[in-house]
Amino acid sequence: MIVPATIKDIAKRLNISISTVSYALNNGPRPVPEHVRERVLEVAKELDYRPNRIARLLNARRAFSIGIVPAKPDKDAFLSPHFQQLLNGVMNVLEDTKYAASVFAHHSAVNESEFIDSLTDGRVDALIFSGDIALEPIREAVTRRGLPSIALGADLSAAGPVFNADNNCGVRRAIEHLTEFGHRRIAYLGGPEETVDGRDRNKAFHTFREEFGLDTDPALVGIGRFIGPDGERFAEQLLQLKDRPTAIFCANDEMAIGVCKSAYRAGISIPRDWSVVGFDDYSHSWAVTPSLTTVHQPVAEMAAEATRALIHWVENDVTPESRIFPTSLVVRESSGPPFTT
Amino acid sequence: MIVPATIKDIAKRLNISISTVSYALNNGPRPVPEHVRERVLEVAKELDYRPNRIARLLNARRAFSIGIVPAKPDKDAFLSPHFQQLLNGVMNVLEDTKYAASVFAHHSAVNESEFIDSLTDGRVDALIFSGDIALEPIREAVTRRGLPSIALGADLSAAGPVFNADNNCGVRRAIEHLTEFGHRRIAYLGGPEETVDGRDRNKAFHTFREEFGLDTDPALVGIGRFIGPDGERFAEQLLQLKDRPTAIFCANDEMAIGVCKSAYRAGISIPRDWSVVGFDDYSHSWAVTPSLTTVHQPVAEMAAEATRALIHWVENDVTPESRIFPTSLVVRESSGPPFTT
DNA sequence: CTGAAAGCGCTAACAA
DNA sequence: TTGTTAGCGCTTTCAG
Repeated sequence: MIVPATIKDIAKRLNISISTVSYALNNGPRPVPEHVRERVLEVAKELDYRPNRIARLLNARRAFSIGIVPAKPDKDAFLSPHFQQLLNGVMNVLEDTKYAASVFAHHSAVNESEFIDSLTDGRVDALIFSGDIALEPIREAVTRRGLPSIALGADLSAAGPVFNADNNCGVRRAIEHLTEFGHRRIAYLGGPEETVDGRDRNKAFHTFREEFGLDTDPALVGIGRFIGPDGERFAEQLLQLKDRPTAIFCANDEMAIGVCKSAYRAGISIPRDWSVVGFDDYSHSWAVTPSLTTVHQPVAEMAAEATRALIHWVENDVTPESRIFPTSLVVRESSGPPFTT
Repeated sequence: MIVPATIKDIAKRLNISISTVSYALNNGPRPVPEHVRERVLEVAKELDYRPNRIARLLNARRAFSIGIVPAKPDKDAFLSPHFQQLLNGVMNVLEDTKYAASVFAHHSAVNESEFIDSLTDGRVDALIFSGDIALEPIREAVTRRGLPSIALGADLSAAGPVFNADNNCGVRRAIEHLTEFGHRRIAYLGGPEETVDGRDRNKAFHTFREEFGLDTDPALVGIGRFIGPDGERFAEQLLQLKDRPTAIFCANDEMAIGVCKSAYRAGISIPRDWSVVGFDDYSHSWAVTPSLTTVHQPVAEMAAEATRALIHWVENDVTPESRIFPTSLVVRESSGPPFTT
C-alpha cells in the first residue's frame, strides 16, 4: 500500500511550516521567497507529492463536480442516444474547467429518499437532470435543499430552470416539409405521454394537423415508447389499412427506423411509397438506409450550455433563465413526394 | 445560501457530544442507548441533516468512486458505442454499491502529467481504461502511484490486468461463417493499427486467411479508422475492381454499415451480391437494413466484471488476473451464400 | 456509558 | 517574512 506524501512530509523534510509549504505550492495568497519556493517544489517532486483533492474540497466546502442524473425507469438509460449526447455536451465543457463529472445511477432496490440524500450529500455542486417527468419530485427535493440544477427537456413549469428544444417548431417544420411535397395523409407515431418530449410533440402534432388541414383518420395515429420495435409494430398496423398513408412522422428516430425496417421487409420502398420523418437526429440516423430525414435537436449544445450555466450559478450565485433551443429539419433520403400512379 | 446541518448542530441541540451523535447516526460501532438514539434521529430529521460525504471520505482516506477514462485522441469519445456500453456495464454494477462513477475528460490544452495528477489526486479509488494504446503511458504512471486499474480491450502485455474480448476467435468465426457459405474471395477492411482491437483483428484476419485458403489479392484488403465513411470509401474502391469480392468482412460495425450504404447506393444487393459481416455488435447493428451479421463483443459484461474486480481489489487488496471474454457470431440478414449466375 | 480530543490533509486567519 | 493554530465535518481512540 503506497502512502502518498503530504505537505507535512515536505515541511518536515525542509524544517519549515506546513503553511509555507502550502503557500509555496499554491503560489499564494501569501508571498514566499523564491529560493524557498524552489526548494519546496523540488522536494515535492522528489516525494511525488500531489495535493489530496478530498482534503481540499472539504476545506473549500465545494465538490467541484457536476452530477448527471439519467432518466429514471430506464434500466439501460446509459445506452440511449439522448444520454450519450448529453454526456458528450457536458464533458466537452468540463474538460476545460476544474470541475469533474459524476454520473448517478438509480439504485434499484433502494428507496427514493436515499437517492435524494446521495445527490445532496455534497459530492456535487450542481445537477443536470435528463428530461423525465418521473424525476420531478427528486428535483424538487434537491432544489429545496439548495442544490442548483437544470433539467434538460423537461416541463417548463418545473422547479427550476429548464433547457428545452423547440419541439413545437420542430414538429411544425416536419409537417410543413411533408405537406410541401403534397402529403395530406400523414400517419403519426407519438411518444409516451410520461415523457416531456413525447407529450409536447404529440400535442404539437395535433395542433398542426389542424392547421395544415391534414387527414384526421384516427387509424393513422399511434403511441410508442420511443423504441424501435414500436415503430415496427406501428408500420405493420399501417400496412393492414386499405387506405394507407403516404408519409409517416415519428416522434423520435428509433421508432422511425423501426418503421423503415418493417417497410423494407414488406417491400415498401422509401421514400417512393412512404416518406418517413423522425425526430432527434441522433447518430443512428446516419446508419439507416435510406438515411433518415429528421428534426435535429441540439442535445449536446443544450447540455453544454446547461453545464456552463450551472458553473456560473455555483460560482456567482446567479440562477439562469430557462431557455428554448431551436430545432431544425435535416432533410435526407427518407422523404420525398408521394408516389402517384 | 443554505448551510447544511452538521453533527455539531445536533449535538448542541441535545447537549450531548458529537461522538454520541455520530455513533447514534451510524448505529455503532459503540452502543448508544435507544432513547438517546431516537432523539438524535429525531433532531437529525428536524434539521434535515445528512452526513457530508467529503468529510467522510477524507476520514476514510478513500473516495468510494471508480473513474472511467475514455479513449484518448477522440474528441467525441463519449459518443462511441463502445464507451456507451462500457459506461452502462459499470453503472449497472455500481448502482448496487456505495461507489460512485466519475468520468474523466482529456483536458484539451493541458499537458499529460497534469491529467495523470488529476487521476491520482485521490478522487477515485480505481480506474477503468478504455482500450487505447495511447493511454498506456498514462496507465503506467497511475500504476506506479499505486492506483488499481483495469484496461478494457488493451494489449495483454500492459501494465496491469486487462479484460479483453477474444478477437482472434471472433475473426475466425466470421471467416468460418463466410467460407461455409462458399465464399473464397473475401475483402477485409481492417482497423487502425494504433488500436488494440484493430491490430489484433487485422493480425487474426491474415492468419485465418491462410488457414482457410482464401484469395490473397492485396486489392481486397484495406485499413479504416473504425468510422462509417471509411467503410463507404472502401466499398467504392471494391466497386472499381473488375473481379469483385463476394463478401466483405469489416473490423467493426460502423465500417460495415458504411459498406452497406455504399452498396445500396450502387444498387448492390446485400446479401445477394455481397455478404457483409461486422464486428462488435453494437446497438447500431439493429438499425441497419438489412440487419447486420456481426461478431458480438460483450463490452458491457466486461466492464461490469472489471468494475466488480476493481472493487474487490480496492477492498481486499487482491489484484485480479487478466481475462479474455468469449465473442460469438450473431447471424442476421447481411450474410448468405454467394450469388452465382 | 459518554465526553473530550486527536486526526484525516488542506487552507487561511492570526500571531509573532 | 514565517510559524502556530483553528477549522472544514466526520470517525474513532482515549479517558473518565
